[in-house]
Amino acid sequence: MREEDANWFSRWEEELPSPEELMPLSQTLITPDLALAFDIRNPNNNSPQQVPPPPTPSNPLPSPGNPTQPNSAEFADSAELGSGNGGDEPARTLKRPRLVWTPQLHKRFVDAVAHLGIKNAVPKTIMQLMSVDGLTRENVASHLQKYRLYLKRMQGLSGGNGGGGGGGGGGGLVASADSATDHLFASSPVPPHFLHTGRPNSEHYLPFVPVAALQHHHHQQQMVAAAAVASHPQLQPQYHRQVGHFGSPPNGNFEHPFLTRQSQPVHRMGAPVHNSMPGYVDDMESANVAGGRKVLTLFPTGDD
DNA sequence: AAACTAATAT
DNA sequence: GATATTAGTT
Repeated sequence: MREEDANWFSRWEEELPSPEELMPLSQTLITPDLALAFDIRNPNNNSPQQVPPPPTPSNPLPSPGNPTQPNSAEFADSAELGSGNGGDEPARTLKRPRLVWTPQLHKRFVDAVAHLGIKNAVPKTIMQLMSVDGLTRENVASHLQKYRLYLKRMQGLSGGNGGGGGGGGGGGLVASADSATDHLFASSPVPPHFLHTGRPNSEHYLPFVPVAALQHHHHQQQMVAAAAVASHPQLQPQYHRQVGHFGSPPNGNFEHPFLTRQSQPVHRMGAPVHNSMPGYVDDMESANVAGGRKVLTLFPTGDD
């Protein structure tokens, strides 16, 4: 049975739609940067909605000596409501733009939950494991709530597949209770053990230890989680901007306002994670294919 | 006090 | 409908 656990995981990547298939939808939308470019700051009037200022647009990686960069999630300027404000306030109470859970992000989420086990899968922990910069605990909490509903619903359908029965096609064991709601969720298979009908005695899943455990590989290429993620632009959380509709970018390429968290004190299982080692960060891809085989990183990010 | 979950609001 | 925000618990 253990093998299955190992297998469902590797299967994921293969079954997942290619990024190109998934991204277009969100990627096509005006990205913060583009929007910013078009959005002319009215000298007289302050636009109430501004995209979150990129924490560090041109310098994703902080200096080695500065492992912690909690500021990435903080937004400094932007909009004043009302009027007549210098506009230099720290704006601690500013509202961030709506987070859009892209398939990539969601996958990361599911992976984290899966590895933590339902028991330990609480917002804070999930958030930490995901290591996505800009992601807040409430972001995760909200998503988790919905995800749980999804799981619950699915459990209800397990056993008597009389209802929708739609998703069945295709070769995946992705039971799907299609309802449009589940579309996002369907993009990442639900780990088997999640679907256990609430049995009062089911808790033997390994609460899989996070980063630490996976790091015990003595090879040189095990790349740090954060670093690995850092080079994945598609993973970055996106925010939805309610702007009219401009044409699609000529290129479809933009910078993202957020980067995966450089390094937050991910102290958890008492396993210090030194994931702040800039230098070979962007080299992950080559490391990953070393030997023509995939190296297991924290967990499959899928978007490769 | 901090974090979780459920409920409710945008 | 998707996320955010609030509220009630632990």
